Amino acid sequence: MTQYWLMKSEPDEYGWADLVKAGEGVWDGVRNAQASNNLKAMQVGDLALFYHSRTGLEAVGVMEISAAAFPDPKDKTGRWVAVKVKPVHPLNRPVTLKAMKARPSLADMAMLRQSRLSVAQLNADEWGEILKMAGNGSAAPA
DNA sequence: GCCAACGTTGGC
DNA sequence: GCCAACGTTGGC
Repeated sequence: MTQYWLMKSEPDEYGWADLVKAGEGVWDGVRNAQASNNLKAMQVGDLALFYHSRTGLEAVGVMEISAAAFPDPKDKTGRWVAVKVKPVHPLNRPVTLKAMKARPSLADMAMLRQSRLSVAQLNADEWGEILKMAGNGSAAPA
């Protein structure tokens, strides 16, 4: 079963464009227990939204988990994990935080309930709704 | 084991 | 740039 995720990064640090350019990226630097648990639950083939935090405040692209959790190479304590991701396709229209908040059907989204959660899970309905808002509905593959 | 102090994140 | 929310640390 494919799981759906939303992953935040500050575009000044590491943005969608950086990932596209690289072709594959290591999603490291997560230092939050809840977010880390989400990383550990990811499986190859799961899909995730790339969300720009701080500057942008919008989901901009879809990526795929290309490697399951492994120890974060930058973490000396050995406590934290990273995953690998590959870009799948950009969103036709970025979906802003504001737009997500305005949707009653998205009110229960984990990341809306807890804004500081940098890696959050989405259910299939939420995923479908956001992709629809982006103009990347199920009928319109990349 | 509790809780105050501190650091970090992210929306505004 | 500021501040609220949240997590973590460290003294007791």
